[in-house]
Amino acid sequence: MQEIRLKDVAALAGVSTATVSRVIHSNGYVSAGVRERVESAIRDSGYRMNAVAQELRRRKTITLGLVLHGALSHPFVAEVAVGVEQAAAEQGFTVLLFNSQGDPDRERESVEELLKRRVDGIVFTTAVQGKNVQLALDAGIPAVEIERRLCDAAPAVVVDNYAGASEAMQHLLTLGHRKIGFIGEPFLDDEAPRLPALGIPRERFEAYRDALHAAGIPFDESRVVLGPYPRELGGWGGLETGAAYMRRLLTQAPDITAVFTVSDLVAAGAYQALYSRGILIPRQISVIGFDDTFAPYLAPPLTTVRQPMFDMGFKAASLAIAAVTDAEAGSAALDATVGSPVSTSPGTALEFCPTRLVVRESTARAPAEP
Amino acid sequence: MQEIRLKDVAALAGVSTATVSRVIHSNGYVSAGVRERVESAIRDSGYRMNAVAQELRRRKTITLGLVLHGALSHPFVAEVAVGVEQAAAEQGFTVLLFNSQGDPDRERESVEELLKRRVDGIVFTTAVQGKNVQLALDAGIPAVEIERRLCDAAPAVVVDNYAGASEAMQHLLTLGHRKIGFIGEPFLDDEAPRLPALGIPRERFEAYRDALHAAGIPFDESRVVLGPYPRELGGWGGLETGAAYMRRLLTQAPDITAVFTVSDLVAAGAYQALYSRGILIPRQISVIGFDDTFAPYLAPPLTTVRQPMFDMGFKAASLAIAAVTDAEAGSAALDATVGSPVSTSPGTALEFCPTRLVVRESTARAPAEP
DNA sequence: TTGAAAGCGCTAACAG
DNA sequence: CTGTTAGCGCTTTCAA
Repeated sequence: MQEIRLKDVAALAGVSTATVSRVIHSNGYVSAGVRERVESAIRDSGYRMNAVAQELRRRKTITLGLVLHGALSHPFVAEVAVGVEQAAAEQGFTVLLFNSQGDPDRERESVEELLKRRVDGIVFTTAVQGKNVQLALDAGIPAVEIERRLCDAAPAVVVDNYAGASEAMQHLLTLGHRKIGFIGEPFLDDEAPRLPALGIPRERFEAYRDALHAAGIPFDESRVVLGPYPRELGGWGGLETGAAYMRRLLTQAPDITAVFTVSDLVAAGAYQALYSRGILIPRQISVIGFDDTFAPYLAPPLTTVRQPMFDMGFKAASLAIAAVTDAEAGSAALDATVGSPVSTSPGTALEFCPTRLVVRESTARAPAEP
Repeated sequence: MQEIRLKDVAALAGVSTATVSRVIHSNGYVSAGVRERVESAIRDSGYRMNAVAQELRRRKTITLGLVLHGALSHPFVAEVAVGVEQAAAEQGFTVLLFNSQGDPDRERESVEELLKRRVDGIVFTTAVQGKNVQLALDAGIPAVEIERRLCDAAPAVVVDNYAGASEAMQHLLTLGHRKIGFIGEPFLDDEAPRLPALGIPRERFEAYRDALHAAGIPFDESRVVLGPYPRELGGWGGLETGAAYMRRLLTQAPDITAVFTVSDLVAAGAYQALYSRGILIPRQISVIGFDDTFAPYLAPPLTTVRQPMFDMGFKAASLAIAAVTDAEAGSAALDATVGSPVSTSPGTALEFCPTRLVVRESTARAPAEP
């Protein structure tokens, strides 16, 4: 099982390797006759280029690294990954997948490995530690973060959580709800090693508080539940929390007519609590979520604030690819015309993707006061 | 931004590249003093091995290709992918991700690209066409299929759908249900280009039919709905189908006390139909699913037959890795002792992973006859 | 115990 | 238009 090399093809066609290379990349002059011969030699021999050799020689791999924080099984991450893969594929890039499991050490090792493999760029679908992102940057590899920014020096593709949550509240308010509950996640420090970290829950909560205030509704602490996850049975954390917190809300604020949950997952938990109590959605209580991951699969289908996960992945990968492409063009230009206008650095841009309210069947007009 | 090569480290330590290579791989004799010097030279220079060059020289990449059939956003596929990545990582392999989008052409291109990149093995999370799997095999690369086998020459990691579905039926029967509905997917041809193909729905249906028969319950066609998906609004197909088929079942067989749905996704759709009719689960009707993907997130949590998705991915990757490892050991052994006992070929094994009934809250004793 | 040297398979000047 | 040639950065005999 001997590998067929370019040289073999050349011999078979009776030309030099340079010529074969030329016809493969259709670059440089090759007479029609020779091209013909080479092409059939390629076909006859079943030649398959050795990309490893090519990468070594060209000093680029046309590969993107994708570092996930572990929960590829979470629809959000998965959908982002699909977007990354799609963008990469469209530009001829392939994707090398790593999973940090939310562990900073594994994340560092992933980056190290990616750097050894000389990938052209790295996308973090929710980085765990900013310094690992910096590690890539220091090696001269463009890195892009998704969902939250941990490293100021890298561009990030995010969503305006405050705006999205505001829209959710607006929807509830417009439907006449005044007694609105909130089920949130804990606010963790940004560089904390565990998943929910984000600081994002806080933004969503603030939108809740501010929307109430703007509507002239006094803030009532008993209508809000947020705190640490109870240690749960598998899963990503959030489901059991949602159920438990919903139950608590039902006890401490039984008069609420709507709940805003911090994520679809938490909403799913809330649904379970409501279902077992025989409380009807949306007749007795309206529920609104965030993410649009589980939302379509719940009964009734959940009204939620959609994050454009695919687009976020797509955009992030595109940014990374653009960075390498620009860098090449840049150094080329540098060779050509010294003193050309300095290009603007889009390096540290914060790209906001728009959220969108998706109204389904879990929200309805507030019941009339009894 | 010049890359630091092995040669640079060697110069810095005042030794040859061979020696540096030796200390890096701790192989061959190196005096303690020299090792010391080299190690600090490596540290001081911030040397990072160029894996591409290494791969070219060693003629192996320590990389696995993972070809998905498109729906990475489907929890089943995602979970399998996590298993693959985990197994790979544990053995020092990395994973190159491709997405065929269920398109045979893209699948072929993915395999071609993977072969060019000289991956050591390929895992198909649900191959689309057997001949694409064969393509890898022909190139001498071990390939493993997951979920269904399209290529006889490759090992596959699957589940006994008939047994799993039988267990589900047994559960329902034990709970006293006699009037049991079935919501299925269409039976498509194996080499059909579209997703649900599988032939798997058929096995699950047959288990349903046979279980009824074994229990002495006459088969009633009106309690069964299966057929082509209505063309739907995004998603993977199954949700809307589940809802529509459940409604149909409610009309044509209003006396059923339980339904077996062919997947959790279809069950989710069924839940929606039931919810909007105000029919209580499991008080009025029991529902059981298959997969254990969405099951935990539904209200009430769905009783289902779990497929060990992570394990399937893990096992498949392990098989692929074992195949390359064996091949190496094999040829080494061949060099050493000609005429050694011929190793058994596990190449075409069909690995069955066990399903498991997970009882949650969607199934209960059949209501007493009125 | 260490070094010199010959490539792995491909590309890209530079000649012709 | 085509061929020659010098490597890309690393590993690995073979000698010393």
